[in-house]
Amino acid sequence: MLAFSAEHTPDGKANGIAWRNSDLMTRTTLTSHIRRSQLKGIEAKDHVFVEGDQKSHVYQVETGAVCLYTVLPDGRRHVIDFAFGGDIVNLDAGPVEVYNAQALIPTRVRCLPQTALRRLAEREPEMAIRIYEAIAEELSSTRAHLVSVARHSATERVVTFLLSMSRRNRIHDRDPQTIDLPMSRGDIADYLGLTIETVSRTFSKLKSAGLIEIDQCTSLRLVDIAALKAIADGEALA
Amino acid sequence: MLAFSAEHTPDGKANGIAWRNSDLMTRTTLTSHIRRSQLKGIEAKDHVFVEGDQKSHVYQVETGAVCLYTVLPDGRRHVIDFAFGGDIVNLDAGPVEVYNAQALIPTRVRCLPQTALRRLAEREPEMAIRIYEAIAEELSSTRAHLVSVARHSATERVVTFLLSMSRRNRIHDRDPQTIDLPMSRGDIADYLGLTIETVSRTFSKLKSAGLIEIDQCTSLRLVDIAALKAIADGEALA
DNA sequence: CGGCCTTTTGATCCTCTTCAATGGTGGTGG
DNA sequence: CCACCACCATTGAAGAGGATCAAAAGGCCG
Repeated sequence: MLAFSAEHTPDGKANGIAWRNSDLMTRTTLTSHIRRSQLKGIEAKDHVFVEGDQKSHVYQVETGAVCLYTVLPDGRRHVIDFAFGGDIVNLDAGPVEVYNAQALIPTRVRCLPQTALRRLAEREPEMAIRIYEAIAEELSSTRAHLVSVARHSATERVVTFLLSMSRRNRIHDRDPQTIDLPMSRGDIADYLGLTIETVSRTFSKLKSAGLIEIDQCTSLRLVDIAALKAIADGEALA
Repeated sequence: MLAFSAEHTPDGKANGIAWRNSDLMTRTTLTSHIRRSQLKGIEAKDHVFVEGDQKSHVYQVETGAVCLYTVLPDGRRHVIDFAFGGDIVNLDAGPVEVYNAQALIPTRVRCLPQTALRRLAEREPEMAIRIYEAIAEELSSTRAHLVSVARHSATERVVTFLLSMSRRNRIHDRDPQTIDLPMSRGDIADYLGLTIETVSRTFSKLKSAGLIEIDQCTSLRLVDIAALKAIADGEALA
């Protein structure tokens, strides 16, 4: 995925230890630099950038939610990732944007010019390594998602998605059982490689199985996380 | 994917230009450093490393072919990528191996100790940026593969795979029409998220459509690359 | 209250999987 | 040197899961 939490890995374990036997306490972070850069507000449905744009900034989502997607030659859409508060977007190499970034809800992002990031990386090797670690973490979660899409059933994919949202909550000290879904069913479908109907049906199935509760379609509760984890690992309800 | 060509992007275009306005001619390369490191021979079916190993080296395949894969909790296998001559393997962050690397045929790899790479990155910011670019390139091709698996039919996936092998040939100045397949049908299936039978059937279908020729199952010829490209883009034979 | 959009639900179809059998190839040992 | 065996690839038939087509229900805003 293109978004990740700079300070945490998805499972909360330390990452990139091979690089990190230097001073942990005074460790330079990407986030600490980005926090000082310019804040920008984006309306819901507006784009932060679109495919083909000259690449100018690296962004960190402050509040809100962003959907990263590409449109295939035949018109089908694929959602690469969702980015929420704390996630850094657009660390990829290359001179032009290769995907679109659209705010799902009113969103504020920090904008760090790429030239500034480049200077940082050249001056401080530590910083270059941070960037490397960040993108390595992205690669790792993209791979995990690929496995899920390539090998898991519709139910497993949806559950895996819900659990990843839950884990994100835990990392940010929010309730892991209450899941906020600022994206549409279509966005989720395009993220998981399914159709809207299948996503909706799967939610309904999980609901009638008593594993989740749905009040509005933009918010739900995970009732039995242990059971959901079992499903994600392919143990039932395949 | 975890493997990539350090000096070329998949489509042969320059990559990471945003970082690269410094001296192109005297540009340090990862490969130039790795070339000086120790050479190691691996028998067919032997592992270069396995999941859980303490991470020790970064490898560059000299000759041969390597299959990178993980085994899911339920026993299913997923092939992350294949690595061939020139490809660098194991640039990921983290202290332990998170996947397996198995030689498909007799293979020789260069082994650069991670500690050496770390020192390089700390001494030369240029080098850290090279590593960053390399892994960014990996992320990019993993994303492309994800799109293929999530949104493409079996035929489209197989054709996309064949075309990526063809492109690799072109980059290394070999015949783009003659495809060598050192991996088994099962490996291809686990790479594309399909079954052995579907991969085999798809090959047969492409063959009887006159688009490819198969002499042995380890080698085939792309007869009509233009038509195959059309299929990969979802224009026919879906 | 009415219209539009998103979500949900239903019925049918199709692709890929699964199960099963045959065919081919390479390696080994008689 | 050839026969046998094991493994891999191919082909066939049946079945399942998700897509597609179609329609109804729920929100949201005017």
